[in-house]
Amino acid sequence: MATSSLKEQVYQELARVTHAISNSKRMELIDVLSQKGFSVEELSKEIAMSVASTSQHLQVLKSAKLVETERQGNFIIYRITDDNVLKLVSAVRELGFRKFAEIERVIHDFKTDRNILESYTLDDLLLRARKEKVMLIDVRPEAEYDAGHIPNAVSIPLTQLKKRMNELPKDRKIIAYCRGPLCVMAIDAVKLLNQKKFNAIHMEDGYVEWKLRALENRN
Amino acid sequence: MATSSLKEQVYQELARVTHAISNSKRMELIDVLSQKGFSVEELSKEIAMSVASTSQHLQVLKSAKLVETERQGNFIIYRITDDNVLKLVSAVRELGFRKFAEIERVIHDFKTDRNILESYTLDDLLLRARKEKVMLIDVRPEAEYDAGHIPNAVSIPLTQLKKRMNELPKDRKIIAYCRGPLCVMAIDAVKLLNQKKFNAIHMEDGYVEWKLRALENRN
DNA sequence: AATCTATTCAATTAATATGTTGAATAGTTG
DNA sequence: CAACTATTCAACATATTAATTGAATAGATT
Repeated sequence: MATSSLKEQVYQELARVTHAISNSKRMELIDVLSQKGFSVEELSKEIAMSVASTSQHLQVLKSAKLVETERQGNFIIYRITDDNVLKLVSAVRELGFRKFAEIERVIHDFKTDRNILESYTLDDLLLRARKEKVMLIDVRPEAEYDAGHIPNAVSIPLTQLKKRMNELPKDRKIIAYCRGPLCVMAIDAVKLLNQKKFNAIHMEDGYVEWKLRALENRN
Repeated sequence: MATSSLKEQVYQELARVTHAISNSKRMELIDVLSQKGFSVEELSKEIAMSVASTSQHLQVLKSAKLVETERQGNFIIYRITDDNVLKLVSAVRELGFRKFAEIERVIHDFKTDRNILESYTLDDLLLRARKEKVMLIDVRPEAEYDAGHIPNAVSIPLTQLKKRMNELPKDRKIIAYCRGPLCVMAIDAVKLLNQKKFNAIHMEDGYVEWKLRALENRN
């Protein structure tokens, strides 16, 4: 049988996909790109790495067809190719979180470090939010909010939070969200707000989780 | 902010999961193990690699907690840890198949090489099979059938097919399935059957796909 | 057409992965 | 408890990967 050759070829192609996300920096790139398209320079800042190295990582992702490019003026904008990439990353995360006590511990340590005692999930938001009359704020950078956000959320980027606290109610619960479970902007926002006696709580799930949920319901 | 350190740690943990399946041989191992538990020696035969190397790959998978072990007499049996691993591999496959013309081409070449013109999917089976009164045969090794199979399927391992052709009807459509889209046993079976003037067709999806479908419906 | 600039390529070094052999180990069986 | 055997470990050679720096390129702007 010449079956082994077929198998080998197919498995090698599949391994190319997983190899592309088998590196922590590339994983981070995919996660950032899950929000919206970015230029190489922006991405290099986001993942704290030189532009040249970032570009190389992006080439790997591109050759695995996980991201694609489009030129916009002087910049080349990288984007996730399609929503199946989000599903893949979500599957990895689910497995990683479930399996690795280390991850939970690391996140837990980070939270207790900031006096974060409880947090919402997307389910909490969808089930309880209407009754309780909460205020939902999106603390990601404005450009990411513009690229897509959870309905009824108000954009208050973390960087502007201190100046814009007067826009927020003291008598209602404030729920802050950001990119997703690995993003700490919402945690930082809640810490800041609670110091000023707001009733704030952060939501673990972010825009990507909401988007995936919406995709599921469409089917 | 000490956020980068959290991110780095978390992404490194997640990358450990994907790194484990970023190698074609390990991908193959996971695929084989999706059927049932196997000993190291059996696996080494299945993926055509030395026992020592196979063991090393299995260590990588184990440290990523994608597989787990259990001793049975003299043998150590490796198993998939849980169904989320199947979901992950399924997500990878979906992405790989959709994105890579190479994979489709390779499989197509293989099929035309064997005069496979059409094939069933799991949906076809579930929708049409009842009306048409087909016979469903499982051509995987008997041990894998015993570990779990699609309801109403009859076990006729590929290796026994020639001898047991008398058990099969000439007046009904015969649908053959095996491990899944990357497995060619069903294709080989259909080729053999059609040479002997049976009305046989192969199903691309296999036991794993059926199992995943069943899991979805349970939720 | 010349300049400017974001991005990519090339060359390098250090680190890590792969697959092979053959020896060591641990657990079972007689 | 001795012998057996499946599995793992250790050591090696080879190959691949990661990150840096500095140069090259390609495309847009003036």
